Amino acid sequence: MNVHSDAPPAKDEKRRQILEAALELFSDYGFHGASMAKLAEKAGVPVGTIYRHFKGKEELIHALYVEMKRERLAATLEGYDPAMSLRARFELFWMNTYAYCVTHPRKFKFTEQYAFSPYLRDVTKAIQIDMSSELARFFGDGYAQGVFKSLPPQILSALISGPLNALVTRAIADIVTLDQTDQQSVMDACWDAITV
Amino acid sequence: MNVHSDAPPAKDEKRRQILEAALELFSDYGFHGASMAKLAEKAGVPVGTIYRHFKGKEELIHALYVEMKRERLAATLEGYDPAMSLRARFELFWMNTYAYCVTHPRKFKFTEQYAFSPYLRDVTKAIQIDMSSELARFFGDGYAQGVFKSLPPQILSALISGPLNALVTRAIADIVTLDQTDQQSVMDACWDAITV
Amino acid sequence: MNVHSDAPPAKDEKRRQILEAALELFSDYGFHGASMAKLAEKAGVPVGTIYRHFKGKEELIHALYVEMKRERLAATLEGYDPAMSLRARFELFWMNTYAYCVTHPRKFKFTEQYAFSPYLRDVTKAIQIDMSSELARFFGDGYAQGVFKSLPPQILSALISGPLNALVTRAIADIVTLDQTDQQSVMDACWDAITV
Amino acid sequence: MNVHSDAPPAKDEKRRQILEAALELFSDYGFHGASMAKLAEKAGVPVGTIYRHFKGKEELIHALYVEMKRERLAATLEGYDPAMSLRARFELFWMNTYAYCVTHPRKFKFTEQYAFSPYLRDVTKAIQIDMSSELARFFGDGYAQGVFKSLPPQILSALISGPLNALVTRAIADIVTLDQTDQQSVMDACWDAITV
DNA sequence: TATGAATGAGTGTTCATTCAT
DNA sequence: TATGAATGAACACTCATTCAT
Repeated sequence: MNVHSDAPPAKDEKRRQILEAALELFSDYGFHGASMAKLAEKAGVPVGTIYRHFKGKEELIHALYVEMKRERLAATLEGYDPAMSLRARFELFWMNTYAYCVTHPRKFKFTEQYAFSPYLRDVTKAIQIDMSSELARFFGDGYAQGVFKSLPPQILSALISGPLNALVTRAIADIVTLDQTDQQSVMDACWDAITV
Repeated sequence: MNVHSDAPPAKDEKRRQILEAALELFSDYGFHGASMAKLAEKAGVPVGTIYRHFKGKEELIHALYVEMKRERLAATLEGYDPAMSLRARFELFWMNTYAYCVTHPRKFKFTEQYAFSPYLRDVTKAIQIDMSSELARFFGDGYAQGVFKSLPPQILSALISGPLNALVTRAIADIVTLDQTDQQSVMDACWDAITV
Repeated sequence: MNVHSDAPPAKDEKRRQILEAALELFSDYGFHGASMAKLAEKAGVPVGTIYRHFKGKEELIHALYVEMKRERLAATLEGYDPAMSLRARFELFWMNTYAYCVTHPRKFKFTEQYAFSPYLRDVTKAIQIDMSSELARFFGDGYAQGVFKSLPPQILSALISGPLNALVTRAIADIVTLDQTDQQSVMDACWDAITV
Repeated sequence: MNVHSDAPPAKDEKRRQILEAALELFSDYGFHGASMAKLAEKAGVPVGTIYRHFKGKEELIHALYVEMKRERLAATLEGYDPAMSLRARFELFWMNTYAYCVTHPRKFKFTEQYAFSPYLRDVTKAIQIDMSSELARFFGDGYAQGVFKSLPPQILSALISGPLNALVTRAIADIVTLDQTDQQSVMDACWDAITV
């Protein structure tokens, strides 16, 4: 236990400031549009400090991506209970994710930008490799109960996240607006897509 | 006088070379990773020549995007006949598009990169604004026949293109491979998603 | 006599258009700020045509300068009569020149810009080498009548043109405004400067 | 620890090197003729370093101009004593300035080039707006003593600096050479011009 | 003769990263 | 450990001039 705990650990605090500034600048101006100098200024730290926390720009972007993925998963699982029915879990995941993305457009935009950026080699391969145990369980139960189509989980996953991401993108860009009923309908449509 | 047309007009030929080199470099290295100098070298023209055909890098990217959209639409409509049934048209569009994207991964990647790039302002708004008359007719017929869910076409469209793009991305990245049967299944799933 | 004189000689007409456009662009944007392409566009002729009239940009600038000098001299001598008194000639030259410069600020600015530009080597040497016979006569008479200080004509000339140019520059830039009385006073002051 | 001050502070030293190289290149080749690359080479610093000291080329030129103005004023006031007679002050100012300009032709040329350059907008307005307190006092005394013509100081100033600049220009270009006697004569002529 | 597309060296400026302090 | 000035390769773009038509 830290006796002087009223002084927050400077190290992690700086790292946080840097990541926050990075999210803002990268989502608004892109990876190239945000220079390390601007980043340092926005974060309120000297440039050199960034390099003490991250090996370079690329690693910083990766680290931010990992954090975003983690946070998004946590949001997706908010209120999760293993005892919930398959359908209830589906609705929870879907609604949680949609709400999270629309509420945090910068986090969503950063992640999408990352996924499609040729900034880093072989990034796309990282898209689907990790699947949380809760989601794995969800798909496993669906197959076991004979509810899901017999397609590999990556494909079922694409049938859900595909429309969801597409619609969030359009919602953020103000091309379409989905009210509560629309969200429900789209969610139902996705359910139709993955079930027999 | 040149009776034979085997000497193509130099103007369009140069433009073609530039666009081809641009597609290759942009899809492989991104908008920032591909410099005008590298582009010129790849296209086999001096830098200055690019600026005779395009006002600048941004306009070049836009022009290439417009061409890609046009070509992809043409591919989507290959074999189209207005007399086809709703379901037949759906299958034609779906299969044509999937095949085109998987066959031309660079064209697909460029288009996706463009859509999510902060390189240009308000690009995302342009994603869905144009819809060909054939597609508009497709959705119109679907509503009229009471086959489609009563959701706006932008949403139905997202329910189709969302999974399709997601799966093409994964297929190109070798995360999943869809054989003919899988493609058929996913297409069916999309149909399930949009129909009542 | 040209029977077809109703069609103006195209050659000289184009040359005129080019020089007019050049005066406008050079005085507004400087020698470097005015590209040959913009010049051609402004003059309404193809770029290549400029090179048929002038060997290059440098020669064009020189030619324009020579023309400006010629025109300014003509303006200076407007109403000149060899029979006029020394003082009358002085006043005519002074007032004519001042009025011409203030009325044609672009012509004045171009000439000054030319004089001080390092664009061309050894240009300054050309400033004073030519003196019209009327001016030479003016100085000659002044010395002969014992009215002028015994200083070389280049120095007397500088005592007149120096203040004149300085004040025109300030007048054009709206730093000072010289009404008729002020002009008279400055002219008198210059007379005081050169006379014994 | 460096006890000796023979290691000058690197920061100001670099700035000095850059300004010195800038004076040389700008006065010899003009603002456009002197590229940042050549400037860096001449100054013995990498290009990027220039941008750490000056925001850009334009600011560098401005900074150099300000320094030249300051230095020239200091030279003009060399040996100044408020108790000196009006005439003595006039002669001090005139001779100091002439000597300074002829001794430092590059500084003179740079300043003239700056004044007439279309490189920067509204520069000419800055020519005369600042007048040192010593010069203001000089004109004030002249009016008070009834020695100067009743013309605004900007006009009297032009009657002095006009010929002076014109003659320095010609002297530098070797068109005229003013020996000590000539300088005295021209100075007297200027005095005649501004006094009643 | 008249044209304007083609040329490529050269421009001012930026930026991720390093390293002396 | 912490800093931020220094670095110089790389960038998008311009332009006077040429020359094939």
